[in-house]
Amino acid sequence: MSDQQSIFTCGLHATLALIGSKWKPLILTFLGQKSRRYGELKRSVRDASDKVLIQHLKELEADGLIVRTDFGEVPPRVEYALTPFGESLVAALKPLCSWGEENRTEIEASKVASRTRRIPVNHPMA
Amino acid sequence: MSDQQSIFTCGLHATLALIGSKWKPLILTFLGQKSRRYGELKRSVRDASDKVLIQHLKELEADGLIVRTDFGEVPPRVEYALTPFGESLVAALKPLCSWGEENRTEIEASKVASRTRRIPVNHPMA
DNA sequence: CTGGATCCTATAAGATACTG
DNA sequence: CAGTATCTTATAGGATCCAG
Repeated sequence: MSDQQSIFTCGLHATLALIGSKWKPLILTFLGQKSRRYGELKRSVRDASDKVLIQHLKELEADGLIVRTDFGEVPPRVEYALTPFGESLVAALKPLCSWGEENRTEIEASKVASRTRRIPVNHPMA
Repeated sequence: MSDQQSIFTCGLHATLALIGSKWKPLILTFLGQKSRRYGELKRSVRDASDKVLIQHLKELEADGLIVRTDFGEVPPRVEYALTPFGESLVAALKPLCSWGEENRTEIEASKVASRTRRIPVNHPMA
């Protein structure tokens, strides 16, 4: 009667603590295709500022989902890649990617229709 | 050469447009277990204020993921349930729930360790 | 090229009080 | 019970400028 109570209400809740930031799911998915340099990531995730992108990358690294490799070259060259842990998460993310692909048209229609509102996306804990 | 460009960079991006709000994934998952009345939902999602909870419920309904049934009784009785569309999304959400369950301990440890920071979770578009 | 440091604000979300 | 209406605030995220 001790470890039964978690700070999370369920597994999903826990997962959201790791990927519940605006660009994290996208970053992870992109890295799932292949390791990428900072610049590539920036172009892929487009719309994320340097500050936010780096901030997310650091958190992902701190959470053991990705690894940063600094080649110590000049000019600078850094590469980000998934850890096995991160890969397992990306695998779990796949269904959502597929679901989105399959229903993209529908989703897009309703979202565009309803006056292109921004999008929030906050989440529990972290 | 026209419908090839979407407002979304990928399927995941589109999905996030629907569930990228703090409590939506949780709400959907709870409804995936069974239809629930407002009060039940409120207790399940705990920590979400009435305002936010209702707001999210309305958006989910507008997006065709859930349906609201008002029994027109006194005292009021309203029930929320998943639509088939919503069910398909919940199914795609399952892997993330499982992943979170499996790694809950790890996640919790790192999250608690790093000074229990809040959690953001915004996301692209909507 | 890869970031660090600041400044700024939009807005999601929380708190409270109230109503049919 | 199931919301609505306000008010307020936290903070995630964006923009810019700078630096090794």
